[in-house]
Amino acid sequence: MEEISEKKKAIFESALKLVQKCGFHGTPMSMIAKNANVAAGTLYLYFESKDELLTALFNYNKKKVETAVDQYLNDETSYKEQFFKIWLHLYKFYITNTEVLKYFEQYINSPYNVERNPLHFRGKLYEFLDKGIKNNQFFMSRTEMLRINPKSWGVVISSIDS
Amino acid sequence: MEEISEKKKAIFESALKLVQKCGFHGTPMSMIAKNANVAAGTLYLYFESKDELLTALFNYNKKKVETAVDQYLNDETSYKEQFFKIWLHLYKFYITNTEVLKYFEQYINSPYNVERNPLHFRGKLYEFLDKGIKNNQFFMSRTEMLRINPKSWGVVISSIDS
DNA sequence: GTGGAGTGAATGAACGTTCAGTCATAAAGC
DNA sequence: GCTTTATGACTGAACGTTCATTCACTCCAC
Repeated sequence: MEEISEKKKAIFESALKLVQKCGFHGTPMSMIAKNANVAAGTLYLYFESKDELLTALFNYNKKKVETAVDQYLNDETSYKEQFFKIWLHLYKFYITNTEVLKYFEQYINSPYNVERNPLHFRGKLYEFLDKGIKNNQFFMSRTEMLRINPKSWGVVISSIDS
Repeated sequence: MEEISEKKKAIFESALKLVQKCGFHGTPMSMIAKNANVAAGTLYLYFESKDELLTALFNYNKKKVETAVDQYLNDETSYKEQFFKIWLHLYKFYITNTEVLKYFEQYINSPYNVERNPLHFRGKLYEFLDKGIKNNQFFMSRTEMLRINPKSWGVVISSIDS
């Protein structure tokens, strides 16, 4: 995780809290600024535009999640064990950072999300799931469902276990 | 399903298509009007405000889904059989009406959604799932996951089957 | 001719963005 | 050490645009 200035962090925190509550359209830049104790103009020293701010906030938190999870991806333990560990930590992360998950859901279903991809459609986690699917680790007909929503994983776990 | 005027239907169709593509903020009333071949003012003969239009559109489509599914809820067949049938028809509905599902996802994660409830948290379908949970029809630890997303149901089905 | 449906230009508020100006601190000159 | 000059982060009022909403008007069925 690259280090970011305190001010930028304050802006991120302010935006996360507000957008999660009021939505993208419902949170003017002036409000983000006020809540972060900076002037409106300051936002534009750190970000090119509102769009860029909101996209940066998404990527910032996405990276946070990824680093919280990627450490459990290794070939030293069984696939099943890795799967459980990752799910557990993803679950924990989202439970303790509900505002992050809420922001993700807002962002993903908004026009800001240009890629139009679900949350974990890139990176190591994606590769891990993909490998599992190819190696028949999952017993289900429509494996693409795995990548829909971390919340669904609980169901998958029962499936694997039975 | 109560009958609605052709004009209202045209407005709904226009809004559905545009919002799904451009998002709530990205679709001005003027655009909805133009796309429906009516004047901007006409929208206000049928709806009180933009908010009301978008909420009405949500409820309109929700009712559509519900009537498409509720007919399969009856006590004449086994729980399992009902579950399969409902899932199949929900799935079919969303596959043939992708823009409806996309609109739902946008709406549910927007500040317009005052109830802050997932999609099928009310009505007969909810009661059906609730009954199944209480009667131990599902073998999983976190049954509330059932109500998250119709797409996840495929996973649940494998779970029931195994 | 009256009533009601429909129109679309006009209105005004909200908001993203800009930029001239402030101020604290650092560097340079004496 | 003290004064002057330069720097650039930061500010917030002002600007221009975008849009939801309105309303004076037209059109048409009866």
